[in-house]
Amino acid sequence: CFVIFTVMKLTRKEEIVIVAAKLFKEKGYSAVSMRDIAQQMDIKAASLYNHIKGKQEILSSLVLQVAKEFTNSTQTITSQDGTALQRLKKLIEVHIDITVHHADAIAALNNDWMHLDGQDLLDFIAMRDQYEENFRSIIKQGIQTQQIKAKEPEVILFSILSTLRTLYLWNEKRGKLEVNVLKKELVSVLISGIV
Amino acid sequence: CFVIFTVMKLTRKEEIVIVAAKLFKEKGYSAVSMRDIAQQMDIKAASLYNHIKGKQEILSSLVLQVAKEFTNSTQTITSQDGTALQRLKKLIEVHIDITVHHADAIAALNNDWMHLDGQDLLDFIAMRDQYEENFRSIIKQGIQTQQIKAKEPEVILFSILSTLRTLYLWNEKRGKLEVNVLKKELVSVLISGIV
DNA sequence: TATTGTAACTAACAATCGTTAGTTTTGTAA
DNA sequence: TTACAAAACTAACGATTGTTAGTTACAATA
Repeated sequence: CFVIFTVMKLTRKEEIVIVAAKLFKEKGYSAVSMRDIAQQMDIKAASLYNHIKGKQEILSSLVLQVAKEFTNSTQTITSQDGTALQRLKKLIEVHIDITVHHADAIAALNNDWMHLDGQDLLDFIAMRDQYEENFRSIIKQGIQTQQIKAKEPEVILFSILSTLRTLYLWNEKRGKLEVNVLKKELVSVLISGIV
Repeated sequence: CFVIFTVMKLTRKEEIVIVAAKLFKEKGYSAVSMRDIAQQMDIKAASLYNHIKGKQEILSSLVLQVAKEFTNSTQTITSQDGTALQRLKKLIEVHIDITVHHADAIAALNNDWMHLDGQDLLDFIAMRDQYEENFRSIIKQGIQTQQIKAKEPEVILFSILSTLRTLYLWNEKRGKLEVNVLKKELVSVLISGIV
């Protein structure tokens, strides 16, 4: 697996979105003002509007982009071959990958999606529902083939999803724990339990 | 175990805090105005100040009360006898109990604690750290006595805590799943895994 | 009936919010 | 050097924010 490091020239808009994401993560969308974002970029608030339409556009760029990434990944995995357990493992690993690379955006996705408006909100909810449904179908398949203990599927779904969704918070404290170790450990804990 | 139902006359302040909690859960502390809270109570915003000092007091009442409950519970369990697994089970069950009874307040505790200020913020962080430390010590004990697989303790801690902390969100959808069934299932999933 | 405490009200305050208009600076290409 | 576009600026807008001051309505008590 090769990783190619390219020094991408970010557009000014992309810079704004990145800076805003970090602030949103700390205090939430509503508590961050355009002047806060501007100050963090060493410009005045009005200057932001040369690059973006408004505060809402920052949020929707942030949230919808990573939401698409999640939905696409699960969609791919769901449509691929493999046992339920293999796919569940893959699902967890992909989730960790995305989280590690977009920790700040995921904070907004988790906590500030309700401040989206109009079509953006509808799109987000549709993607979130589809994501969950894909997850659910894999678990149900696992129960049917008896790879997974016949527990309440909703409890299993909730338990795994909660852990994955909160991973962004914990990722900072991850510290020296390498990504591949994290994957292995988390897959083990979530699937095999701790006893 | 007897439960005595008493019809408590709520003070006006308590009513305000309850109403506010519900709104905070929907949109977050910063996005809810005093006028929003007042409207939900069919009074004017200024009238709220006959009963509370300010918006901050609503938040700190809400958060600190339930934070104390959590910290006290874990403190009690930690200081009691029992194997690590027995105590871990108890910990999960207590967490579910508190969540079911204070779902709205827990939303604020999870998402809006950073908007506390001054001593309230320091108190909260101290309680949260102590809570986590109690949890951690039980897991470490379990690993030492080999009741728990010798995985990264932080991964185990994170996984269980994430699930419990997000339970408030999922509790609504719990629907017909009775509390005792939920406890049993969740203890099983978190401890024994799903395979 | 007079008094008192509770809890509502109206009106307004200064501060901050997201945003717009119009202007100036800056860097690049002709 | 001139021309142009990108990106910054100043100044201000109306709306909303949390909050305060002063007043009124009402119920229970003395």
